[in-house]
Amino acid sequence: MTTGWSTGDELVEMLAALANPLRLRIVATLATSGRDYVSHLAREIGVSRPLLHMHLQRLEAVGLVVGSLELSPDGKALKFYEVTDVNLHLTASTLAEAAKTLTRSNPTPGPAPKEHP
Amino acid sequence: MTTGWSTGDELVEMLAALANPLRLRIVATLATSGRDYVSHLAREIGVSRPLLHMHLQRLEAVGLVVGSLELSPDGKALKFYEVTDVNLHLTASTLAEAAKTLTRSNPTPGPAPKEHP
DNA sequence: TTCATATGACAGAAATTTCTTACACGTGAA
DNA sequence: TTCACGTGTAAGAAATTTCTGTCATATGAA
Repeated sequence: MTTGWSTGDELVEMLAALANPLRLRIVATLATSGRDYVSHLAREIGVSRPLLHMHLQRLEAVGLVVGSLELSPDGKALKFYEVTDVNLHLTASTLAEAAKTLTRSNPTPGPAPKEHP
Repeated sequence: MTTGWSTGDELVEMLAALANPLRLRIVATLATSGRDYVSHLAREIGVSRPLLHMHLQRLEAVGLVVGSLELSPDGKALKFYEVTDVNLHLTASTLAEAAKTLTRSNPTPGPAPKEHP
Protein backbone atom coordinates (compact mmCIF):
# COMPACT_ATOMS: atom_id res chain seq x y z
CA MET A 1 0.00 0.00 0.00
CA THR A 2 1.18 3.46 -0.83
CA THR A 3 0.71 6.50 1.29
CA GLY A 4 -0.92 9.25 -0.71
CA TRP A 5 -3.40 12.06 -0.42
CA SER A 6 -6.69 12.93 -1.97
CA THR A 7 -7.02 16.64 -1.18
CA GLY A 8 -4.70 19.60 -0.96
CA ASP A 9 -5.46 19.89 2.72
CA GLU A 10 -4.34 16.33 3.27
CA LEU A 11 -1.14 16.96 1.36
CA VAL A 12 -0.37 19.96 3.54
CA GLU A 13 -0.96 17.87 6.65
CA MET A 14 1.24 15.12 5.29
CA LEU A 15 4.06 17.54 4.51
CA ALA A 16 3.69 19.24 7.88
CA ALA A 17 3.99 15.86 9.56
CA LEU A 18 7.30 15.23 7.82
CA ALA A 19 8.59 18.78 8.15
CA ASN A 20 9.91 18.29 11.66
CA PRO A 21 13.34 16.92 12.50
CA LEU A 22 12.15 14.76 15.36
CA ARG A 23 9.26 13.26 13.42
CA LEU A 24 11.53 12.65 10.45
CA ARG A 25 13.90 10.82 12.76
CA ILE A 26 11.03 8.78 14.17
CA VAL A 27 9.90 7.67 10.72
CA ALA A 28 13.48 6.96 9.70
CA THR A 29 14.16 4.90 12.82
CA LEU A 30 11.01 2.85 12.38
CA ALA A 31 11.81 2.36 8.71
CA THR A 32 15.33 1.20 9.48
CA SER A 33 15.00 -0.79 12.70
CA GLY A 34 11.49 -2.06 12.03
CA ARG A 35 8.51 -1.96 14.34
CA ASP A 36 8.92 -0.93 17.94
CA TYR A 37 6.80 -0.02 20.95
CA VAL A 38 6.54 3.47 22.33
CA SER A 39 8.57 3.32 25.55
CA HIS A 40 11.42 1.43 23.94
CA LEU A 41 11.48 3.75 20.94
CA ALA A 42 11.53 6.73 23.27
CA ARG A 43 14.69 5.42 24.95
CA GLU A 44 16.15 4.54 21.57
CA ILE A 45 15.73 8.06 20.20
CA GLY A 46 16.44 9.80 23.49
CA VAL A 47 13.13 11.57 23.89
CA SER A 48 10.53 11.68 26.64
CA ARG A 49 7.67 9.26 26.18
CA PRO A 50 4.88 11.87 26.26
CA LEU A 51 6.66 13.82 23.54
CA LEU A 52 7.12 10.74 21.39
CA HIS A 53 3.52 9.79 22.02
CA MET A 54 2.35 13.14 20.69
CA HIS A 55 4.46 12.93 17.55
CA LEU A 56 3.40 9.36 16.85
CA GLN A 57 -0.22 10.42 17.06
CA ARG A 58 0.40 13.13 14.52
CA LEU A 59 2.23 10.74 12.20
CA GLU A 60 -0.54 8.19 12.52
CA ALA A 61 -3.19 10.86 11.84
CA VAL A 62 -1.78 11.34 8.33
CA GLY A 63 -1.22 7.63 7.77
CA LEU A 64 2.58 7.63 7.80
CA VAL A 65 2.70 5.10 10.63
CA VAL A 66 0.24 2.64 12.12
CA GLY A 67 0.04 1.47 15.70
CA SER A 68 -1.36 -1.68 17.24
CA LEU A 69 -1.79 -2.49 20.90
CA GLU A 70 -0.39 -5.93 21.67
CA LEU A 71 0.31 -8.00 24.75
CA SER A 72 3.83 -9.13 25.52
CA PRO A 73 4.43 -12.73 26.74
CA ASP A 74 4.49 -11.48 30.34
CA GLY A 75 1.18 -9.70 30.01
CA LYS A 76 2.37 -6.10 29.55
CA ALA A 77 0.42 -4.05 27.06
CA LEU A 78 2.76 -2.72 24.35
CA LYS A 79 1.82 -0.30 21.62
CA PHE A 80 3.76 -1.17 18.50
CA TYR A 81 4.24 1.26 15.65
CA GLU A 82 5.52 0.72 12.14
CA VAL A 83 5.83 2.83 9.01
CA THR A 84 3.46 2.45 6.10
CA ASP A 85 4.71 2.37 2.53
CA VAL A 86 5.50 6.03 2.08
CA ASN A 87 5.61 7.19 -1.51
CA LEU A 88 5.30 10.88 -2.29
CA HIS A 89 6.20 12.18 -5.70
CA LEU A 90 6.00 15.94 -5.79
CA THR A 91 6.34 17.93 -8.98
CA ALA A 92 5.10 21.34 -10.07
CA SER A 93 2.04 19.83 -11.73
CA THR A 94 1.38 17.57 -8.76
CA LEU A 95 1.40 20.55 -6.45
CA ALA A 96 -0.77 22.60 -8.81
CA GLU A 97 -3.30 19.79 -8.91
CA ALA A 98 -3.36 19.46 -5.14
CA ALA A 99 -3.74 23.21 -4.64
CA LYS A 100 -7.05 23.12 -6.49
CA THR A 101 -8.65 21.30 -3.59
CA LEU A 102 -7.30 23.53 -0.84
CA THR A 103 -10.06 24.69 1.46
CA ARG A 104 -7.91 26.60 3.94
CA SER A 105 -6.32 29.91 2.97
CA ASN A 106 -8.69 30.49 0.09
CA PRO A 107 -8.59 33.64 -2.04
CA THR A 108 -10.74 36.28 -0.43
CA PRO A 109 -14.15 36.52 -2.16
CA GLY A 110 -14.10 40.30 -1.99
CA PRO A 111 -11.38 42.67 -3.13
CA ALA A 112 -7.78 42.04 -2.22
CA PRO A 113 -6.48 43.54 1.03
CA LYS A 114 -5.62 47.17 0.55
CA GLU A 115 -2.11 48.28 1.09
CA HIS A 116 -2.94 51.65 2.64
CA PRO A 117 -6.44 51.46 4.08
CA MET B 1 17.29 21.57 -13.17
CA THR B 2 15.72 19.64 -10.39
CA THR B 3 15.08 20.91 -6.92
CA GLY B 4 16.61 18.60 -4.37
CA TRP B 5 18.36 18.58 -1.02
CA SER B 6 21.70 17.50 0.25
CA THR B 7 21.11 17.27 4.00
CA GLY B 8 18.28 16.22 6.27
CA ASP B 9 18.03 19.75 7.56
CA GLU B 10 17.50 21.04 4.04
CA LEU B 11 14.82 18.46 3.42
CA VAL B 12 12.99 19.54 6.56
CA GLU B 13 13.17 23.16 5.43
CA MET B 14 11.92 22.22 1.98
CA LEU B 15 8.99 20.28 3.39
CA ALA B 16 8.19 23.06 5.84
CA ALA B 17 8.13 25.52 2.97
CA LEU B 18 5.53 23.41 1.15
CA ALA B 19 3.55 22.51 4.26
CA ASN B 20 1.53 25.70 4.28
CA PRO B 21 -1.69 26.22 2.32
CA LEU B 22 -0.83 29.74 1.21
CA ARG B 23 2.68 28.86 0.08
CA LEU B 24 1.36 25.80 -1.71
CA ARG B 25 -1.11 28.04 -3.50
CA ILE B 26 1.65 30.47 -4.41
CA VAL B 27 3.79 27.74 -5.95
CA ALA B 28 0.76 26.29 -7.74
CA THR B 29 -0.25 29.67 -9.14
CA LEU B 30 3.23 30.41 -10.40
CA ALA B 31 3.48 26.92 -11.89
CA THR B 32 0.16 27.32 -13.69
CA SER B 33 0.08 30.95 -14.74
CA GLY B 34 3.79 31.35 -15.23
CA ARG B 35 6.05 34.05 -13.86
CA ASP B 36 4.58 37.10 -12.20
CA TYR B 37 5.68 40.07 -10.15
CA VAL B 38 4.91 40.47 -6.48
CA SER B 39 2.24 43.16 -6.39
CA HIS B 40 0.28 41.60 -9.23
CA LEU B 41 0.51 38.14 -7.75
CA ALA B 42 -0.67 39.51 -4.42
CA ARG B 43 -3.84 40.86 -6.05
CA GLU B 44 -4.24 37.63 -7.99
CA ILE B 45 -4.17 35.46 -4.88
CA GLY B 46 -5.97 37.98 -2.69
CA VAL B 47 -3.25 38.49 -0.10
CA SER B 48 -1.48 41.54 1.24
CA ARG B 49 1.80 42.31 -0.47
CA PRO B 50 3.99 42.18 2.67
CA LEU B 51 2.58 38.77 3.51
CA LEU B 52 3.22 37.46 0.02
CA HIS B 53 6.67 38.99 0.14
CA MET B 54 7.45 37.04 3.30
CA HIS B 55 6.27 33.75 1.88
CA LEU B 56 8.12 34.26 -1.38
CA GLN B 57 11.32 34.85 0.56
CA ARG B 58 10.84 31.59 2.38
CA LEU B 59 10.12 29.73 -0.85
CA GLU B 60 13.16 31.24 -2.48
CA ALA B 61 15.34 30.36 0.51
CA VAL B 62 14.77 26.66 -0.16
CA GLY B 63 15.06 27.06 -3.91
CA LEU B 64 11.46 26.37 -4.86
CA VAL B 65 11.13 29.71 -6.63
CA VAL B 66 13.57 32.25 -8.00
CA GLY B 67 13.12 35.98 -8.25
CA SER B 68 14.68 38.56 -10.50
CA LEU B 69 14.36 42.31 -10.36
CA GLU B 70 13.53 43.70 -13.76
CA LEU B 71 12.54 47.06 -15.21
CA SER B 72 9.22 47.45 -16.98
CA PRO B 73 9.07 49.49 -20.24
CA ASP B 74 7.86 52.52 -18.28
CA GLY B 75 10.77 52.32 -15.87
CA LYS B 76 9.05 50.70 -12.88
CA ALA B 77 11.10 48.11 -11.00
CA LEU B 78 9.24 44.80 -10.94
CA LYS B 79 10.32 41.73 -9.02
CA PHE B 80 9.39 38.66 -11.01
CA TYR B 81 9.17 35.22 -9.50
CA GLU B 82 8.91 31.81 -11.12
CA VAL B 83 8.99 28.22 -9.90
CA THR B 84 12.03 26.04 -10.33
CA ASP B 85 11.76 22.46 -11.53
CA VAL B 86 10.42 20.89 -8.37
CA ASN B 87 11.00 17.17 -8.10
CA LEU B 88 10.78 15.48 -4.72
CA HIS B 89 10.54 11.74 -4.48
CA LEU B 90 10.01 10.65 -0.90
CA THR B 91 10.09 7.03 0.17
CA ALA B 92 10.89 5.30 3.44
CA SER B 93 14.50 4.72 2.39
CA THR B 94 14.82 8.27 1.08
CA LEU B 95 13.68 9.63 4.43
CA ALA B 96 15.93 7.26 6.36
CA GLU B 97 18.87 8.41 4.30
CA ALA B 98 18.06 12.07 4.88
CA ALA B 99 17.59 11.58 8.60
CA LYS B 100 21.21 10.48 8.93
CA THR B 101 22.36 14.03 8.27
CA LEU B 102 19.97 15.76 10.64
CA THR B 103 21.80 18.13 12.94
CA ARG B 104 18.82 19.52 14.79
CA SER B 105 16.89 17.41 17.29
CA ASN B 106 19.73 14.97 17.76
CA PRO B 107 19.55 12.11 20.21
CA THR B 108 20.73 13.27 23.62
CA PRO B 109 24.34 12.22 24.24
CA GLY B 110 23.54 11.29 27.84
CA PRO B 111 20.77 9.07 29.11
CA ALA B 112 17.23 9.46 27.85
CA PRO B 113 14.95 11.92 29.65
CA LYS B 114 13.57 10.30 32.77
CA GLU B 115 9.86 9.89 33.08
CA HIS B 116 9.70 10.53 36.83
CA PRO B 117 12.74 12.64 37.78
C1' DT C 1 2.66 -4.04 49.51
C1' DT C 2 6.06 -1.91 46.89
C1' DC C 3 8.80 -1.33 42.74
C1' DA C 4 9.47 -1.29 37.85
C1' DT C 5 7.41 -1.77 33.63
C1' DA C 6 3.89 -0.37 30.28
C1' DT C 7 -0.24 2.64 28.56
C1' DG C 8 -2.96 7.29 27.87
C1' DA C 9 -4.16 12.13 28.70
C1' DC C 10 -4.02 16.95 30.06
C1' DA C 11 -2.46 21.79 31.59
C1' DG C 12 0.59 25.23 30.90
C1' DA C 13 5.21 27.08 29.59
C1' DA C 14 8.23 28.07 25.76
C1' DA C 15 9.29 28.69 21.14
C1' DT C 16 8.03 29.41 16.50
C1' DT C 17 5.15 30.76 12.65
C1' DT C 18 1.80 33.60 10.65
C1' DC C 19 -0.21 37.95 9.78
C1' DT C 20 -1.17 42.99 10.18
C1' DT C 21 0.16 47.49 10.15
C1' DA C 22 2.87 50.59 9.67
C1' DC C 23 7.29 53.06 7.59
C1' DA C 24 10.68 54.46 3.80
C1' DC C 25 12.23 54.95 -1.00
C1' DG C 26 11.81 55.50 -6.25
C1' DT C 27 9.56 56.46 -11.00
C1' DG C 28 6.10 58.19 -14.38
C1' DA C 29 1.92 60.70 -15.30
C1' DA C 30 -1.66 64.28 -14.31
C1' DT D 1 3.39 68.89 -6.37
C1' DT D 2 0.49 65.19 -5.88
C1' DC D 3 -1.13 60.72 -7.06
C1' DA D 4 -0.72 55.93 -8.41
C1' DC D 5 2.19 52.32 -8.94
C1' DG D 6 6.24 49.55 -7.81
C1' DT D 7 10.00 47.95 -4.28
C1' DG D 8 11.77 46.56 0.66
C1' DT D 9 11.69 46.14 5.78
C1' DA D 10 10.56 46.11 10.62
C1' DA D 11 7.75 45.96 14.98
C1' DG D 12 4.29 43.75 17.40
C1' DA D 13 -0.08 41.08 17.76
C1' DA D 14 -2.19 36.61 17.10
C1' DA D 15 -2.18 31.90 16.40
C1' DT D 16 -0.01 27.58 16.32
C1' DT D 17 3.41 24.17 17.42
C1' DT D 18 6.53 22.10 20.46
C1' DC D 19 7.83 20.45 24.83
C1' DT D 20 7.73 19.54 29.96
C1' DG D 21 5.69 18.07 33.95
C1' DT D 22 2.27 15.63 36.17
C1' DC D 23 -1.60 12.60 36.99
C1' DA D 24 -4.12 8.18 36.45
C1' DT D 25 -4.35 3.29 35.19
C1' DA D 26 -2.75 -1.64 34.75
C1' DT D 27 0.43 -5.83 35.03
C1' DG D 28 4.28 -8.86 36.79
C1' DA D 29 7.98 -9.57 40.02
C1' DA D 30 10.43 -9.02 44.50
